Amino acid sequence: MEKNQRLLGFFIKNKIILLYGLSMAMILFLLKWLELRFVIFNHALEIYIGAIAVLFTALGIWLALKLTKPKENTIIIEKEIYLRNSSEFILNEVEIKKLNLSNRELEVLQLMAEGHSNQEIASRLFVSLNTIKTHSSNVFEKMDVKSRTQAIDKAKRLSIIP
Amino acid sequence: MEKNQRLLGFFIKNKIILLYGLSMAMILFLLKWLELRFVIFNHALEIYIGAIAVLFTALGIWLALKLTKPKENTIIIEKEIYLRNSSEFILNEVEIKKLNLSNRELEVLQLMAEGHSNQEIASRLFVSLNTIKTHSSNVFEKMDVKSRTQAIDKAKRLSIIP
DNA sequence: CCACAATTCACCTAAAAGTATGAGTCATTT
DNA sequence: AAATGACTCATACTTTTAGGTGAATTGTGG
Repeated sequence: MEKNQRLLGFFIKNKIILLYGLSMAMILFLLKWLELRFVIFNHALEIYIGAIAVLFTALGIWLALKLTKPKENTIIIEKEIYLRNSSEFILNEVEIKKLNLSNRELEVLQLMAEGHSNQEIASRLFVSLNTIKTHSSNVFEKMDVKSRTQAIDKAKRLSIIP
Repeated sequence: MEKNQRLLGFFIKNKIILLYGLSMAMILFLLKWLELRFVIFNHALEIYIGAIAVLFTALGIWLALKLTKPKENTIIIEKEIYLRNSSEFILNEVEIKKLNLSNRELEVLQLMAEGHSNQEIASRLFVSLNTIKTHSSNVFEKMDVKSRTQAIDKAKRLSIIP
């Protein structure tokens, strides 16, 4: 059982070599037969030789292509991706809860911190200027500050904004 | 002159084919000679055929190896590079020169970009509020903008400020 | 249903920003 | 010595923004 398997493995592994030997033997046999059959045409030997040459050249090419591992020229291109260092900031949700800031108020606070005016914030959020003023006022009250600059300062210290 | 060059080019281009033909002719000649020389040893024909086979197989292998192009595998590795905020800004001095901003004006612009009011800037630079107003007006004129927010926006886009 | 929070907006005042003009000082260049 | 540019400050005025107050609307949970 084990011996058979090993034999089978040998056949599979050396398939090409066996095929090669087999074809060689066959061609020699064919030649011999031709030689015996057409013994009269002695001058035809060159043709046989030529045929042999062509055949075995083809075989050689086929062998080479089969056996040679394709050369792999591996070109490694390192593509650099530059990323903003966003991993540095962790939003302090505890402080936000403490301050009891609503989503909208937080949003306004963030945009304020980015240096936008109330008018710009209003435009960006598609609401009126007055709405933003109300929100900012509420933010100031909840944060216990008196101006946007103080609010931004405090928010940064509390890690509410980057 | 031109003809010679063309002929030379032909030889170079078909070098392999010519070599192949030449070696084939040589081997046939060798075989013929051997046939005539050792005409007695008729049974030696198989050996010649074998030699031919081996030779042309080798030739085929050589040909195949010469002719096949090596496969190229291109592997693109995306390398992520995290940048610290401090190292990612390069001051665009060319643009500053273009805008013809003075040192003081640039200083005011930078403080404006940090979200400071004119009064704050004045206090920080130990000058009067009016001076800052003059500077900022000059900045706006030189930058061809109408407000501090536009100036900050433009300055950031031009890499004058981080 | 009512209370409550969230969101929205208007009106008003005060503060800040921005414009225009003129002018003084100082250092550098011509 | 004169011209120039950078920096400073002042006055007067207009525009914009910020901030406070009151109120309407909507959705959610007790």
